[in-house]
Amino acid sequence: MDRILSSDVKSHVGSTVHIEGWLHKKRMLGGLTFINVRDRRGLVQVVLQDKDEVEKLRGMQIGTVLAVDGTVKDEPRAPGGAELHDAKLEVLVPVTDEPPIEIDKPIQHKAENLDTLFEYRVLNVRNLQEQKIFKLRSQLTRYIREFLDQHEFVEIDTPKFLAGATEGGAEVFKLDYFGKEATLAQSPQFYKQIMVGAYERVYEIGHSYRAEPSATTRHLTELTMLDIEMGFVSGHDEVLDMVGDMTQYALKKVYEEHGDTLKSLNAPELKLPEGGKIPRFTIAQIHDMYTKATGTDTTKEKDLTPDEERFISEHALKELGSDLVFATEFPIEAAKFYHKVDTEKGITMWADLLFRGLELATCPLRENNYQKMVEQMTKAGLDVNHEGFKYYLQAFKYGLPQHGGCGFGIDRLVEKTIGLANVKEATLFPRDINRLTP
RNA sequence: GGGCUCGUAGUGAAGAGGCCUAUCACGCCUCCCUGUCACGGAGGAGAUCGCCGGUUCGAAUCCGGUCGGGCCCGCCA
Repeated sequence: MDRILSSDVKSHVGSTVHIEGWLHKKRMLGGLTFINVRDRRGLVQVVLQDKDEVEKLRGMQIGTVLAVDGTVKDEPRAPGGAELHDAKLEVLVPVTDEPPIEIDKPIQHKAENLDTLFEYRVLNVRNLQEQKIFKLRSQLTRYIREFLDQHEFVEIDTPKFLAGATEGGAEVFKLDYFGKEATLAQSPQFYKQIMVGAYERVYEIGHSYRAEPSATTRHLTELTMLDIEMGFVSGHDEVLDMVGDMTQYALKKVYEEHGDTLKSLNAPELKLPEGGKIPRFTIAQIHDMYTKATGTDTTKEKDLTPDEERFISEHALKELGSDLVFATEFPIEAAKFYHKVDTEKGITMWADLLFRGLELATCPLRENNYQKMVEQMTKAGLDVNHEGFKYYLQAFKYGLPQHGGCGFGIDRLVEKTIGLANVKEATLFPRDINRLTP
């Protein structure tokens, strides 16, 4: 008999069906035993009355892989409105070791117990609540791809092994590459800019590696970044509008299509700005507002403090009804060599997109003039002939239009969409400063 | 890298000098139970209180060290 899935049981009332899955829960009431069998669609309740069938489950722990043949009966008292009767069990893979954690109840996500969460990740991904997180993650990235495809972006894949240090900023992992020193990419930035020279619009969803010794709720050493780059932009606004539209598209869609799931995970209600225009504040404005509101002077800072990120997000939500807000016009001192700067205004054409209090994306406009790039790199003390730079610079030498894009944290997007407290909770197998397993 | 915190059965928690021969809940084992869905009931097993040293008549509890977590800051997605 062919296997049917849990969600199809209801439509087979009266007939005998064959299901396969994991033993998820047993409830033994003496002459009557209920078991739940889990498959990729969910759970099926099976009722056992035959003592010999119940006896097959003796010593079988949660996780035992079962095949069940039974007659589907309409039953309003059963979850899903139907259940299997007169069941014949076959143990396909017996499990006799008691699992170290319980997987049929919501898994605790308290900060002090996150270590246990990840230590038993292999098992807790079988928990239905836990599974919702990573399904939502898959759906969010699908909607992002959908939007980008609609806007003629080409998905690319770029190498993660690099020759030597490149962008500067975050610390890089160094490793031995057949006797040469290599680094792990901290972002695909150079490659996506190079690819603007081919397709104008490109994106990549891939891993980036940061050797920052950061032990916070928002850092991973291996993170999933969405990197976007688009050429022939009229200016910084066009980049911000595109990133803003994409983010809103993905969020709106996930709330529309999976609102129930989000609700069951206690996700916050989604608040997007009327008319779709994400509010913008300059860094100077935010420093000013924060200093006035709190009495802590941040006006000398070149970046926002984490508390300022929370502050301006709260302001945008309360006053402007938006979960999203752009922090724009970073001071010129914060500029990196590849940023486009406005020397007259003394600003960098760089904005951060904040979502529910957290930096979600960095969205700069790039310097695209070859001579200026060489000047800015030299000024930054970089060797333009280094093999980590020379191929990158070829793209500029042979013509790149004005372009910009973003580096966008997928892990953080999932975290904040669901309302989790730590980016690691949104990551299946997180890598941080003290965790390299599972 | 700096600061602050926390380590007690498999899991989550209580105990804060003697009441501890360490308590509770879930899970596990045995038995009872025909509509459970956090099933219920009776009984049982399971912990050198992270580790090392010290103070004390007496340490899970106080002190020092050490190892392992967590949170915040810096930095960043």
